Amino acid sequence: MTETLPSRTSDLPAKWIPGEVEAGLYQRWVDRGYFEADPASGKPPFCIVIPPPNVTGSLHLGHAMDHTLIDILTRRRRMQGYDALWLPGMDHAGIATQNVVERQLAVDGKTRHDFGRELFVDKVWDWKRESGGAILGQMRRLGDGVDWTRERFTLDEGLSRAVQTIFKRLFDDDLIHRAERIINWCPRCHTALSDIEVDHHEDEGELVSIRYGDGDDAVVVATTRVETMLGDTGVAVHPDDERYAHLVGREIELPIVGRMIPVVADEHVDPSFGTGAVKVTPAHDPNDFEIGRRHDLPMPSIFNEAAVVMNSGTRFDGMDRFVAREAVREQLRAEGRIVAEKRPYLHAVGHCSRCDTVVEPRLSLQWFVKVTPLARAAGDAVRTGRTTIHPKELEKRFFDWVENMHDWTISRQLWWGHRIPVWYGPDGEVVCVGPDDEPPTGAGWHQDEDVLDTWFSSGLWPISTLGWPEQTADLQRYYPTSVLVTGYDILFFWVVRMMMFGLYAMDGRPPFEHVFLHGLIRDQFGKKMSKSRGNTIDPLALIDDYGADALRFTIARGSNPGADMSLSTEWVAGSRNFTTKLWNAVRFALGSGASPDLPVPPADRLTDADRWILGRLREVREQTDALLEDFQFAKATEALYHFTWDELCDWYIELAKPQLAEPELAEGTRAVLGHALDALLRLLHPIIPFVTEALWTGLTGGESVVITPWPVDAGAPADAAATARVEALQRLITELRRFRTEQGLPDRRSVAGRLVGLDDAGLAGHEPAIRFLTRLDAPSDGFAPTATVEVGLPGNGSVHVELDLSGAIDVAAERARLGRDLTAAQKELDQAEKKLGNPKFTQKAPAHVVDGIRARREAALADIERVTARLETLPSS
RNA sequence: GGGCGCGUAGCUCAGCGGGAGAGCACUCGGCUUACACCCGAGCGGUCGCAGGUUCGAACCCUGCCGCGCCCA
Repeated sequence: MTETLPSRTSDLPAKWIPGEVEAGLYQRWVDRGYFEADPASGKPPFCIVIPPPNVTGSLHLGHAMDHTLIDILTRRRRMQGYDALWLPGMDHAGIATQNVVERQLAVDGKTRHDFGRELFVDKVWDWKRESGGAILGQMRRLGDGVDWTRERFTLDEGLSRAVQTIFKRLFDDDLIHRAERIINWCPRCHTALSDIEVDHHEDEGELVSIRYGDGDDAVVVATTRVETMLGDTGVAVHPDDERYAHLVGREIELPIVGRMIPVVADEHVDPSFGTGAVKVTPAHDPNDFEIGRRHDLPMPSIFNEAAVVMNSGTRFDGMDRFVAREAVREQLRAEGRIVAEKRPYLHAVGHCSRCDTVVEPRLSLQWFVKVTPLARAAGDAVRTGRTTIHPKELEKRFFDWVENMHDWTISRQLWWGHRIPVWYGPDGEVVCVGPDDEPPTGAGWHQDEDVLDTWFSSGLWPISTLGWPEQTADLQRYYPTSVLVTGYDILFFWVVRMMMFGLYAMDGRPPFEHVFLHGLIRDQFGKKMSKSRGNTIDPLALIDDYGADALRFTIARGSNPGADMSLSTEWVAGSRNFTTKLWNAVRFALGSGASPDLPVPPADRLTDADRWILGRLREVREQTDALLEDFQFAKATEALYHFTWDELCDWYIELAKPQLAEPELAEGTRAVLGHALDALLRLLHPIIPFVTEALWTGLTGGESVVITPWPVDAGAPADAAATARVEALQRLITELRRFRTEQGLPDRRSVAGRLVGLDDAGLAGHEPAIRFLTRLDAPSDGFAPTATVEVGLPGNGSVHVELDLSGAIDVAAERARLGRDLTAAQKELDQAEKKLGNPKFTQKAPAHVVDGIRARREAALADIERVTARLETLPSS
């Protein structure tokens, strides 16, 4: 190594310590504006909007997965010459954020009502400024290539204007209306919730069977919510149920309350379930509400907003629902009304997704979006292929969902959020006010007190962040966005709403061309991560310990379409090892004088190893392109991993070492190595941006790999002959190493040997490489071989190697080794002969398959012959 | 109850009609001037079970068992 190294190599430290470098690299990217989109650029646009994280949230592995995959897509498109925009931001998370601030107030024994609406909202903004949005800083740590100049927040002025605009339009189109219905109510948050904000899980409760009425009029009903009987206004049976035919139309007495309630016949009662009779509490159960409507039953509410019994006209008024449940049950028992009881009784119960309180169905006046026509349009967009869902298997779930979607409850009894733009007049007027309208003034006019569901604004995200309702340059250029990336568990939260609103607001143009749904991250045993299980992993801790690249690489490598992935610190450590491997490979290349600036010589002046690695590089590049276009992150990452470690490092670099020592080969080797690493670093950059940036700038002296073109013609067409010779070479070297290992030869001990038959095997020029990689010295004057190894090569050739081990070989070990080879060859032969002996196989199977089996038989026969002969020459032990 | 998906090496997962694979773990040998976050070699599987289709099944079909998710 007499050449002067290029000066730029001096910038490459001996070791890659991500924690010391990543933040600086990221800041440099941002400072230079690499991530800023430019609508005037003349390049084709590519746009992804972030599924907006919650302003109260911090980065968890689910985000890390979203962001890694999005960043891979965007960075690659940017390198491919697109005007790539990844637009960041957050949503205001109505309930969650209000909860955070209310908890702070509660420390001083205060509630939001002590401050009043305006002051309280100011306090929330204060909190947002001081503590909100931690996730934005964490995104920088991950390396997210987002355009910070376009960052948005759902409560920004522009986005709020979008909310008001669409509300007004939907209102005018009769797609938003106000109605008294049963909704999901959180008695702790004191607000309505939509269906998707309710999580159902199994709870221990009780199932109590109660006898209503007496004598011939007696009916037994069962319930898990005994206390609701205080609000019963009927009993329902199926019209065809003869057991109760005599009762229909009559009234029976409701225990405790003493009210007479009718028995009604309703088709929706399942006569085979329980006793076939159900109690009807129209104000506190969605099914009962429907029955009540059909039969015109009274609908008294017996709970206040905290789910405390009220207005029941009984002594239970003032009791919490769970206290009342037991108290009512005990009184029923005392009155001899309880027929049966199951306790504990496991059943699914709805919980508030924000605070886990048991949700109470509640009859109340709320605003709803009539989703049927909007959801149908969303379904059509996918059906007609204007939006493609990946993986395709999830389409069915999407269709099922949009076809069965219930009206969406959008009013929330909160203060933090977009206030509903509806004013009520003194004479019952209802006026919806658009963003440019003046709200009505005067005595008796007041605005609706409620705010909108956060997802009402998140649903507008793909259009509002681009400037809608204004026809901005960004909107015209980047809408529809290219891809939406999110977890399949979130499909219904954002994707459906974004689809509905985008189609509605943008004249039937859906908000994204592709929806890519990835799986969930689980722990190393495939278990879902959860705080209660204690198996969560903080992505920031992983970044601290192993670097952002290692986390990203792990995620990319595990992301198979439609499947969840497992992750543990060991997996991430493995990825860190990969970045280190890459680092060292480039260090070796630089130390050898490799450079992409050196011209790669024409094929006829390249070695087999050169041609082989250039062919493999082209194949891997093509593979990577095809896989990434198809969102197959795991396979693309795996292909690059395998190429880097198992081919480039384990073989090409090793073969390059003897080449570099040959003056006539050295320059070409430096060129090939420089060329291959340059391309490889670019291919890897979207996945592991930090280490590739450091290495690529070190290798090439270029400004930044971020803005460097994607390698489109790196490598060379595969050279089958060169590849075959390299594979034979690998086989020969591996077999010789195996012999050495099994003979117990220490790695560092050189052995003299003679290679016989290299010419016939086409490996004549490879003797230096073989000797270098197997520590085989040239035979000297006193060469006296004591052992022979014969290596069968692909293509049925073989090479003899005579070795001077300076002593007797370990015959037992050699017999064992050959015995294993013989067994394997015999098995191979048996399989092949069995097939070939079957006339149906030779007649029906395609010719190339039959030929393949014949070739395998020949190879096995040759192996057996060779190994047997060798075994016979061994002294008996 | 309805729908979807999964059961392949100790663990996590690829493979989805013609030679059972990877990473990690494990065993043995090595601090060989790119790398011990490494190198070399190796061990490890009636591909959940039972039928069927086929010349041929981990792969296609049917049933069963076990697990997970979504919706009621």
